Amino acid sequence: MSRNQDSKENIQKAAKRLFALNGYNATSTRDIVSEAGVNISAIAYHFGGKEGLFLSLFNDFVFWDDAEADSIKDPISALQQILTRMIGLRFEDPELVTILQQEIVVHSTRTDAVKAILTPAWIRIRSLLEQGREAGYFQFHSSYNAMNFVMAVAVFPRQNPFFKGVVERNEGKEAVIGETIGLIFRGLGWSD
Amino acid sequence: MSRNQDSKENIQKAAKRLFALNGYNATSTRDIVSEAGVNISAIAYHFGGKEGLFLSLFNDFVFWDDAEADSIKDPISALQQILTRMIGLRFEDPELVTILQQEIVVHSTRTDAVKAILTPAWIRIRSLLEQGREAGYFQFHSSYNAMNFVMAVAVFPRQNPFFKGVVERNEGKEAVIGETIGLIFRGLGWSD
Amino acid sequence: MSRNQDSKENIQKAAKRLFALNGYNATSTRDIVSEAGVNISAIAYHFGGKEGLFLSLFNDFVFWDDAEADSIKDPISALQQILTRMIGLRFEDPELVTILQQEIVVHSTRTDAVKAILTPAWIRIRSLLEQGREAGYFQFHSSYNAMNFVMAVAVFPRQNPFFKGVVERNEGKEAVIGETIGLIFRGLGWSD
Amino acid sequence: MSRNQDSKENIQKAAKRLFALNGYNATSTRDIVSEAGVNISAIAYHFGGKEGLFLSLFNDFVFWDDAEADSIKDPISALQQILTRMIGLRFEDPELVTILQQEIVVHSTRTDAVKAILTPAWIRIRSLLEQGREAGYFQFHSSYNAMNFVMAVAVFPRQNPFFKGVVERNEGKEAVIGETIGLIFRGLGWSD
DNA sequence: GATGAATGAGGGTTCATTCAT
DNA sequence: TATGAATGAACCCTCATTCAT
Repeated sequence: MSRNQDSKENIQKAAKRLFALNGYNATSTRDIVSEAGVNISAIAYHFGGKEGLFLSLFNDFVFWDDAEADSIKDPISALQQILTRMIGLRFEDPELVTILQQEIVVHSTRTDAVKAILTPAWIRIRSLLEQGREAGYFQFHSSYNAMNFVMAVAVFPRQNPFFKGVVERNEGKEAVIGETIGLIFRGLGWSD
Repeated sequence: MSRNQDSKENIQKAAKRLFALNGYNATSTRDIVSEAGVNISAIAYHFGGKEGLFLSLFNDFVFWDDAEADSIKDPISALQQILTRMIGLRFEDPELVTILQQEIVVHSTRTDAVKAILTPAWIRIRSLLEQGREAGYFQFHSSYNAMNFVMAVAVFPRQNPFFKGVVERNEGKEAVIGETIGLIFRGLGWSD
Repeated sequence: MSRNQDSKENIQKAAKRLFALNGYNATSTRDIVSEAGVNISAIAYHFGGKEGLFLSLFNDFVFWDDAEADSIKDPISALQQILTRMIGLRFEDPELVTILQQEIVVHSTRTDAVKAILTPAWIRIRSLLEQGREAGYFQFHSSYNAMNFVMAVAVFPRQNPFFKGVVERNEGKEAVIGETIGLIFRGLGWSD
Repeated sequence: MSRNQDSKENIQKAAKRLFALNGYNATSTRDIVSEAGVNISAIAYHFGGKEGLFLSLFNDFVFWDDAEADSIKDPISALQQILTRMIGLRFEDPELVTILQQEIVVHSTRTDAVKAILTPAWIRIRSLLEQGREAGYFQFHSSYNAMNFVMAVAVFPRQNPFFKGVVERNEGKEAVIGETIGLIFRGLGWSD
């Protein structure tokens, strides 16, 4: 039992790292099992196949849970909360965020599954933005623009090796989240 | 007008569309030539291979030209100009922007070539941000955060089919550029 | 006896036959697997690729082992022994000898590997020739000529279909070896 | 006209060099035209194709002409003459000899053409050997062995880069021919 | 006569997956 | 449960050749 669990988790760990680094298509199942130190058939055995392994990475992952968050009625606090969660996620699970990024930017058979995970949070943000505008907290003309603006900042891949030499991170999680949310809120016209 | 020109351009057109839609790896050379209506060997003949074809898409593409832009001394105007160019590009050549996005988010053998195209603009933006802060126009603590903030908004893929049902575009190019730059500048603390 | 052993050996057997008959380049991997009755991927699986398969044909092949032969101190007997081995090889493994022939006559990426197999025996022969001359057994002026003479006779492809109609074999192994060594030794001036 | 002749000859020169070095199959028509400095279509134009180019290398080449040689009645002198021609050829046209070697050692669609060139000389040698034996000049049991012996020495590729480090040539053409024919004749039991 | 763009067959290899053990 | 040999489709690329210019 325990070795079995180890196998599964090792595979997922290797897959997450390699998918994030090289993308789904450029990562072969052999790369994964080689890094995980397990047999080639283990992927089929545990996950049914490569795509099943991919989807399993999101199994116990909840990007946003409306139910537990709906209690907060103030749109400013609610938006603050959801953005804290989204931006914070890149510090807690950066590889998973990178993988989500990849699926957003290319169309694939996995797109719908990823979309189902992300959409509730986005619907919620859009709703909060409009509530905030109606309540006079935010000023923007097009909610399309505002929505893109917020998502862009929230979703942007920070620790991407691509940016080596242009921007390097030198701050802690709380500081980054705090200032980033500040940039967004100021952009939206909110002032405390 | 030789047959050659048609072939080459048809291949590039098909490649650009398919790379943007499905990604580099998920697009086979056979998909491309099938859509372009040419023979499979034409890719090797005209571009040396699949990667050569990819790189050729950027051959006469200048993302940012420092030389012609350095004349503007005011950091606010200069930043406005470069952001206008970057955001406008998604309206003029959305597929190319999507392809750039993909290369940012996954590491590949093509990464360096793409990086060489994008980096000058980013260096320029970082410089302008710091000039703007020193001149008292912008307020931000960490230039790492500010840089990420600006790049995120400037680079975010808007017309992505992924967002169907969440945000739909309903505005013209000028309006989007105008308001987006407004959101960024307000976020940075600038007020006119 | 696993299926694997059969597959691997069938592939090697087919490869040896076809390489000897048509040459390395004119033999496609598909020809080989078709004759071996296995799947095209089996070559990559077992040998890493076509070249790996080629090299595997020499894996447990020792053309000449100095260590076990050095005991013989008499140059005449030693040369007799090594020539017996070399000429006899064409009766025991004629296809392999033909393949070696091919690699000698054309330069390729496999040349070095083949050279490493053959060179020790040649070095040994050269040394024995010179010992024999110093001891007064052999008469020749140029050791370059003598060396070529011996190698030519020892290495010449006998059962080559090319010679059908010119020379046909009608003798047993021992008779051929005996008379051929006799021709060489007489040529070198040795008389018993 | 003259440029045309140059083209043809340049192609043949390049083809001869590359065929001898890398073999027929490993030499692409593009390699040849690139080295010859002519257009890719020139091969089809002048020779009909790659194989036609190959065969053209032997067009004005006579390996052995029975007619002009039959005048010599003494089998010893006649054999001496034909061997002188054969061994001498490697000094006069070593690349062509290497190409012949290659075609002997592998079976191909060009085999028959090459065979037709070489066979007359071999038939002649076999006949001379038997005449020599009947006249009591030569001693050998099997004419198969004797034939192989002579051909091996006559045909063996000397200036082959494969042998670098084992045997290096340091003698002139006449000396090599003289001693090699001596080795052969002594081997056959002849003494002057 | 000479060019080079275009062709299509076939090359070796990689891939995720299957299945007997 | 776990293994790894075996599969066949698909990959990109190279080839000699053809043909309009």
